[in-house]
Amino acid sequence: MAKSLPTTARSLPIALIRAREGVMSPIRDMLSETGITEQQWRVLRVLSEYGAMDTKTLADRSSLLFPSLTRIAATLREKGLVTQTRDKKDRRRQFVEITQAGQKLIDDHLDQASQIVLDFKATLGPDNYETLLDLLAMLDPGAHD
Amino acid sequence: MAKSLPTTARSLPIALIRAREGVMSPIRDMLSETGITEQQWRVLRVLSEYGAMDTKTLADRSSLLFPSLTRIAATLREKGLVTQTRDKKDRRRQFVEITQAGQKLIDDHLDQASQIVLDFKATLGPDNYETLLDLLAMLDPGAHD
DNA sequence: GCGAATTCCTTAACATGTTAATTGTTGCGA
DNA sequence: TCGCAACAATTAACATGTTAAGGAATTCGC
Repeated sequence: MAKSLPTTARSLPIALIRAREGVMSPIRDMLSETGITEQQWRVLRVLSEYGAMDTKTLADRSSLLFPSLTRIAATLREKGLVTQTRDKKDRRRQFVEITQAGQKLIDDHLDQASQIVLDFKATLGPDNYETLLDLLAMLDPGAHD
Repeated sequence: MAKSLPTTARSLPIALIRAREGVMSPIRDMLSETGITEQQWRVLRVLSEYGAMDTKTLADRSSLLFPSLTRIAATLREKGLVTQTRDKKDRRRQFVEITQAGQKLIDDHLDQASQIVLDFKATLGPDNYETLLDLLAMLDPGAHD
């Protein structure tokens, strides 16, 4: 029988929000000079890692909902960081690809981003870091494989 | 020397987003029938737990930025779930208090919300659950005390 | 093949996140 | 007390999150 909620100070959703805020803060600082947002950075990272892909796959790998991705892709296209092309076999589909300018933006900030990640790993300790990722994955409904 | 970013599949920010999505999904389902959002629920929860407080403290405990809280408080006031009063000593400040209707909304869904939390605790196991909260707290810059 | 489901993507509408500028109030020092 | 720094809260502007509805293209059953 459920009796009471945990105090908000020990609430899992709130803890996730605050942890995310703590992690994203230095990353946002880094991105502020690039003129792109955290989500736009994430999309470019996925495209850089996997290469061109259709929008559905991109949305899934970027953890973005379709309506958000539609807007983000349009913004990135206007900035000249990605290109969009229709699939000729199935004209419903669209492929997104990172441009040279987009790849350069990633390359120019790779070291800085890596260092931020390393700092967090050092803060937690390597073992704790891996443990955290494993536990977070257990909460992810899309991590069945 | 930083060499490369982790793959996006093993990225801490993305893992945090996905975990949050997994946790919030059933909570949003529960809230959909109440007509209030996740953030509005969080504000009511804090007010229910601590009682009336000034906006600054409320924003801090709810993990919301001021501009968001301004809008959310206005919405909750229109719904009759909170009241706002000016501090007579310092008229810059404002106090927010939950109403009977707001408290009833919390009470009516307390069991359901508790069960959702218990389910996640069961999924992870009690020890892992506590470990996760501890690790997340280490990433929270505001958790120095 | 024809039309109803399905799929991929976009648009719309509203709430929130984020940063910066603005307003109203208080306190303080020349 | 005057002017200014500091503070609390709001507003503005833009990007994203979320849900629902819409449009275009494809697939499948009959």
